[in-house]
Amino acid sequence: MSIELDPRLNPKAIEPRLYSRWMESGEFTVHPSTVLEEGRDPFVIVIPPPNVTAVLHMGHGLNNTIQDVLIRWRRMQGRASLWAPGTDHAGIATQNVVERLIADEGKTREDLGREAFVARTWEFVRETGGAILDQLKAIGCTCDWDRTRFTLDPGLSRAVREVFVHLYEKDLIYRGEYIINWCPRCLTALSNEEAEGEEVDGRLFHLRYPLAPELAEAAAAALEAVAAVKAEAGGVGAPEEDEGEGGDRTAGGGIEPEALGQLPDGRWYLTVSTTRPETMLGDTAVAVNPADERYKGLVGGEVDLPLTGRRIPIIADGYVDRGFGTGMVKVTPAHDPNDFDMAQRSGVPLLDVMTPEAKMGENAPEAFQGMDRFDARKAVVQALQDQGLYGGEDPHTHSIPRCYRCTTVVEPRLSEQWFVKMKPLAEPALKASQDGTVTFVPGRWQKVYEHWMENIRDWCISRQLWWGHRIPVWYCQDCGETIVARDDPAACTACGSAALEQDPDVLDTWFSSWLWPFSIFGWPDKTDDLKAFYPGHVLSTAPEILFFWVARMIMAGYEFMGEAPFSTVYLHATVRDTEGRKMSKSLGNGIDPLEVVDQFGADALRFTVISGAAVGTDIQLNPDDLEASFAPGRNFANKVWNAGRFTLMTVGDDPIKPLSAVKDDLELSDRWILSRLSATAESLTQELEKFRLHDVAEKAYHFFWGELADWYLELVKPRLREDAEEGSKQAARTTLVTAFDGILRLLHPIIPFVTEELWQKLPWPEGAQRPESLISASWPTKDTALDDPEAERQLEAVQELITQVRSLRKEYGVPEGAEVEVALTGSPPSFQEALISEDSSIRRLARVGTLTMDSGAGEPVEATGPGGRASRAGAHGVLKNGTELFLPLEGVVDLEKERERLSVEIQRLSEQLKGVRGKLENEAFVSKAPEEVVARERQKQASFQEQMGKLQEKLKVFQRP
RNA sequence: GGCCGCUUAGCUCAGUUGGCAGAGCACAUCGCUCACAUCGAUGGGGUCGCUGGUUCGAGUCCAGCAGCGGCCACCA
Repeated sequence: MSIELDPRLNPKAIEPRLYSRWMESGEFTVHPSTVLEEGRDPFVIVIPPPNVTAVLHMGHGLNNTIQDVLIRWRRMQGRASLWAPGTDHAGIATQNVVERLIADEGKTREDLGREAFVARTWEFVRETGGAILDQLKAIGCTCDWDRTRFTLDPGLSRAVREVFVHLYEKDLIYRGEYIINWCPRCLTALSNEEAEGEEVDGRLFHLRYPLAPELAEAAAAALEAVAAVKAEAGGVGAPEEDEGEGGDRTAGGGIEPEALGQLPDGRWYLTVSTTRPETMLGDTAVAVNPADERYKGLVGGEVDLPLTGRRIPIIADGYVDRGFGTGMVKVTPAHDPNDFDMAQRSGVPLLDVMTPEAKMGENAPEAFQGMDRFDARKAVVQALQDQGLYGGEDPHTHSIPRCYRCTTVVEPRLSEQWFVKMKPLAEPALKASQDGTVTFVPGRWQKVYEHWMENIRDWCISRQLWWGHRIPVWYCQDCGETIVARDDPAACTACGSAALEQDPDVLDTWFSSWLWPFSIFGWPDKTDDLKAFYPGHVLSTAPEILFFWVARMIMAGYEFMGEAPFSTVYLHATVRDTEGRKMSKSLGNGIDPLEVVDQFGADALRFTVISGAAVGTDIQLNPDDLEASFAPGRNFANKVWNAGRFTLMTVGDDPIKPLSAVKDDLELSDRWILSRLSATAESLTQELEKFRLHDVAEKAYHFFWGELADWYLELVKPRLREDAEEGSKQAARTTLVTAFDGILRLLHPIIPFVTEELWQKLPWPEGAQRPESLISASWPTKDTALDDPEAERQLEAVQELITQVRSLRKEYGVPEGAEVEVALTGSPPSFQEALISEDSSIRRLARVGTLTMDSGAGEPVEATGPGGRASRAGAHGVLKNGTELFLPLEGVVDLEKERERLSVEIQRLSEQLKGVRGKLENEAFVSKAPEEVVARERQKQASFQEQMGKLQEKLKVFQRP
């Protein structure tokens, strides 16, 4: 025997070598002709392109393992399985990184200027970008690397332009001045999705605005109306209120704002509430609900806006909620989207009082100019307090939006931006979900997706950044014409002037990634790649980017390709730490997948994440204890390795016979494991089709460890020895190799390295040339010729018998080395067959000296006959198939010693029992101790009593004469 | 405020059409027998969140409640 393998799997020794071999084989590469000419069925996944500057984290580790499992599985099935890789230019994120870099040199991007900054960013991306794709290789990902794309590649940029112009010409892209989300740190507009809400315990401030003197009478009337409404509400509620409590409820501990009142100088004021007092400097109206009887008389009047010297009108607008606060609201159209809408309806002016950096700007009163918005907040409150116009504050929980890239609090800001009209695009994408053209795994995401689609809002696509796709719009400096063009225009289309300025903005990063499933295949050209690989099949990603990316890809797919880009959206688990917190760089609770590969191997990483994440649940890993987190995966890979080591060493180099040649020599255990293999192949295939990867891992694990390694290998050992009978030996060799080959293939998508390494070394049937060079060449399928339910039943009973005997031995203190006698009665004929055929295995694995059974016709056998059993000490049990077993203990176990041991145990237990009983009989304890404690004691008592019963039964066995 | 999910062993979770409560880890006892101590054998451990209903039978179906988590919307 020439086969030498380490007793432990050493991933470092095999993984890089195997990956190189796969690369050389070219099996990741898929040419469109395989589909278009050879007619192979394509299977396509496009990778969610990671940020070009990203570093691999566990989320990538999980998601890319999932994709690789699917890709490898389909490749084994013979599909033209294409996984298209690439990276995203990640506008804000990458620009931030480079800005930080040049900040270290003491420069800003303005110092460099646009052109130099972009050049610098390109340089950075070319040098260090895309490293993450190499990291994916370390975990075994089999992308078609020749197809690696970048969202700023010329081809993809052409697609972006085409799309922009196409949508503009269809009137689906427009430019307009609206309230958008603005990041004062990144200095750019953001889409709604990029402003992430965060719940905070904030404060609601009440501000008093003096009314114009001519409103004094109306104000007095309004105050009465307010009081009347309040009294009515109180009058209805009062009789039902419990005594004492009713009074404090409304204010929630805070100050109840006075809707109206009079200042010491006699002027009337009204009260409005806000979480952001600094914005009052930009108020241009106060609004009430038109149906609000209380304030009818005030509408049309004016208030003096404090601190500004401006007078602003009181308007009526249906948006105002009569029940919230005083029912009067300040209107700041330039800094609040709802206020903006009200201003549009009523025609009150817009007043932007902030700078892009969210400092108070030139439209703010001089005293506040240059102040940061949060300082201004304090200053405004202070100033109002000084003037007696501060109405107090209440605690108030609300959510504030933050920039998804830098977490700065986003400022709603009036700004001219480019938008995509989404409603028409959403229609087919919504229908696709409703009619099942696109399905979600887990299914509950369908509703989330549809809800978003149904309430879709226009998409702000312009960004005030330098890194990204320039907006393909030019403005003529002479005639003011706007030119939207696929190719850079040389002259104005209207006046012929060459004085054109391109729009300075770039497009949202997602404006290029939403085209990814077809732009990477050469669209807008009609390429073979597109014909062969569009639409794809599965899109696997994190739920966080369902709206950012997945939903928009589906919309773009319909608009530009006429069909959805994939049929299944797999939203994978979130990777969390042991406290359930999402792993993130900022929390410092992440795990570096490369470190895991280094310590435990890629197979261990892959198996751990796949088996750890059942569909719909999150995966928990401990960043402080990688051993605890990844040992299951490592141990399993090692187990596979060692079972392979055994197989290779015992089967040896000699060729094996084909299964057909040993058919007649197959024994029960052979037929059993082959039948189990066939069933496992079928079951795993079904689970994969349903994307239940966790179950695939678990079932494969169970078959391999619990059936093949624990049982078949043990059963087959003697038959593989030199001196074994030839027919049996050859049948065993063939079966072992067949079963091992099968399970290696089934496991290969999940743990590709160790399976490939072992598979390469497996002997092949004599006469047959090894037809395949890599394990990936075929996927095992159910083989009905191997199905053998009878063998499964029989061998399961054998397993049960062996387990029973082992258990009884242990329970009754039979020494490890001692052989026991086992007598069976009432076994069904088929089981007797099994017993005869596996007789030696049973003796060996359960240390049985003599195994006797009745003839099957009820004829009594020596030790088990009615007389025999009654007269001898022994243990007995029953199998599921009705067979009774009797295990005489006389002469095997020191009965006297066991009796003593049991007596001591019984003694100890009865002491404990006495203690519990004493407690429970103590009335003071029962009546005064907490209920749970008493319940626990009762439970203890029951459990002790049960144990006592068992022990006493056991003792009886030893007390037999 | 709306929608969704979760609650099963000490921990992480399975439990797919209702039919004897499972796995891995951890724990305990024994064992380094020539594939593997990253292993093997055996064992202990559960009022399936609470309440009620449907049913011969409920972890599973229905209603309500509680706790935790997520997404969306933002009544300033």
